[in-house]
Amino acid sequence: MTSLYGSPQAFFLNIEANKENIPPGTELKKEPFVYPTEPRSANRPADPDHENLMPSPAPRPSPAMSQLSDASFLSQDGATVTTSADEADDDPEVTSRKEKSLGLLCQRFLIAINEETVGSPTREVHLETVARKMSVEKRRIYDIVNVMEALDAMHKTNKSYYQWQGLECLPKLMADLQIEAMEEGLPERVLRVEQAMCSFTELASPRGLKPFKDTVGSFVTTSTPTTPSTSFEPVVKTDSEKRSRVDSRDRQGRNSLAQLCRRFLMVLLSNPKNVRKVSLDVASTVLIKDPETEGFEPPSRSRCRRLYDIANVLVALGLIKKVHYLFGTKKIPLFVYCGPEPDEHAKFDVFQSVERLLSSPQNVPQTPVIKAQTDKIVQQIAGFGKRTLSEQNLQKPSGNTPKMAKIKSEIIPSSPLADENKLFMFAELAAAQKIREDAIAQLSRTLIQNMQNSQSLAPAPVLAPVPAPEPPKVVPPPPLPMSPLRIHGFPQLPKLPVLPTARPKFNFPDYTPNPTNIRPLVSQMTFRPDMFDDNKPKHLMSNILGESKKFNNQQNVFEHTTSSAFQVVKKGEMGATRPKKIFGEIQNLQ
DNA sequence: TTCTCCCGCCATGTT
DNA sequence: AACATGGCGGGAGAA
Repeated sequence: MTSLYGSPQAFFLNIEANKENIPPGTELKKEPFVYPTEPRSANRPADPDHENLMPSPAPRPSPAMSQLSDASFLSQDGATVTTSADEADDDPEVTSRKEKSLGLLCQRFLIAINEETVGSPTREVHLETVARKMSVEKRRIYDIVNVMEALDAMHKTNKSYYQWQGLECLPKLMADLQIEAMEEGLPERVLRVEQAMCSFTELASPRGLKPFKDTVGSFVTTSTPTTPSTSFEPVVKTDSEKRSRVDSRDRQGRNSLAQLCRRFLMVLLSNPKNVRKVSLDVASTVLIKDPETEGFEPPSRSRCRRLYDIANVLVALGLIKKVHYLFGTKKIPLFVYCGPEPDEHAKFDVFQSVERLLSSPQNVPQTPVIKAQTDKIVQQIAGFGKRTLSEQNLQKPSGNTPKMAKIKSEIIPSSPLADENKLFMFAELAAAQKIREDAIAQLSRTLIQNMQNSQSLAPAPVLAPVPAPEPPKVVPPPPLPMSPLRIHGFPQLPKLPVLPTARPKFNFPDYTPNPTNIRPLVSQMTFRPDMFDDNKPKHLMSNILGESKKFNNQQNVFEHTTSSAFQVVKKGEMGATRPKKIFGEIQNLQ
């Protein structure tokens, strides 16, 4: 083949899409990718504008016509797989945006990468080849590559060349990120943001405007101490890197997609198993804003766009799940971690994860085209997954590699959503978490300190799998009410018993929410200052809805009351009847 | 109307 | 200078 572009297959290239990034004469260091002889769907007439694979013409008159939401891609053996048969009855005029989604692209990216690296000892891939193979512009690939880099799945080796390392070691990365989160005091920060989130009348005070006077937010923010240990800057090797000049395009900083992705996972991993959930508001505030200087109000949605990109890729990999938390009439987006359990030695099979994701009835795509695509993806990765797994075992027969049976049992994460329909309350969870995590964080600091001090004496690996120790005989703490907001002038409430679990490493005890003690998060409520009187007992956050409690200073007990210091703000008129919905219900509304 | 997020411009880094 | 990378936000589709 003298010239790929001069070949009869050149029509396969989306010239418009690649004209900027794939100039004629691009030198391929690897074997040039040979396109299949007939990529076009057999029963689809040639379209001179969208020559390849376009299942349905894009309705948008995009001049660049860069995105080919092709429903056809290459199978494992290089043969073209089209979905045209499945979509023959689909209206070709209708192209859903979801058909071009980053998530779907990500899954196809996995397939393309797998095909590219199979049999390649270096596992090196050429981005342009992959982009062409997927018939998407290279720019779109970068978004996925960035996330993959953040997951240590690939790294750059040369211009346009990346080495695919796979996601087998994802559990270890998660363990590392969890440690990093602990060291950074991220759980504390998440907690503080969650607390503050409860303080703004989001609905009553539109974004960009000042919050209402009677929100508790100001109390919380002004009373929140700033400690060096919780400074917002990531601890990740910023020292060694030159402080980039005053540049809004903070390429290596916290706004980069890769950094944001890792930190997003860190936020999720800041929670104990089974409660690794975070709302979009909380995540974006923790990740995008500096709570120490920018306050706790969620950033504008425009600043959250990267988070959407990351989430879409992570969802596509089956690492997180997006659900909605229903509060009144408002749906709060909630990201739930459902990736592999952090573990230094476990292995992860991303194909199985994706396959499992796509096989789930609740994830059945909405349009026939998407369904056809995902069916093909499932079909393909079913083979890849098995092959990949067996290849992993063949290629990495090290002593550390767990046996096959063990891998299989570990790679399928158990769904943390078994009780996703139960009521729960962020704030109360956070309060419970905080107590646990304070203890754990303290413990981890001590452990790390000890390990650093006696590194030479202790050859044992840092996070060797620890057999679940007999839990110490500790009376479990009672259901925890939310910590009261810290309001200037109010004395601290007596501390609730701290969970003194000396659990090694970061094996969080499972937390099973008790529906009877749990209330939903309220991100839209007003504070009733009149209820906060020095002479009156203080209220708890659990007063927000339903059962009310307040703490009686004199008797050091919680008392039931009917008055609440907080009032839910409804959209529209205050006092209007809200449709009967269950507060705090988690819905998979997508 | 608000939420999502595709899309491509263009700044900056690299060759 | 040309190309590679990726931050960023406009604006359109979806809810």
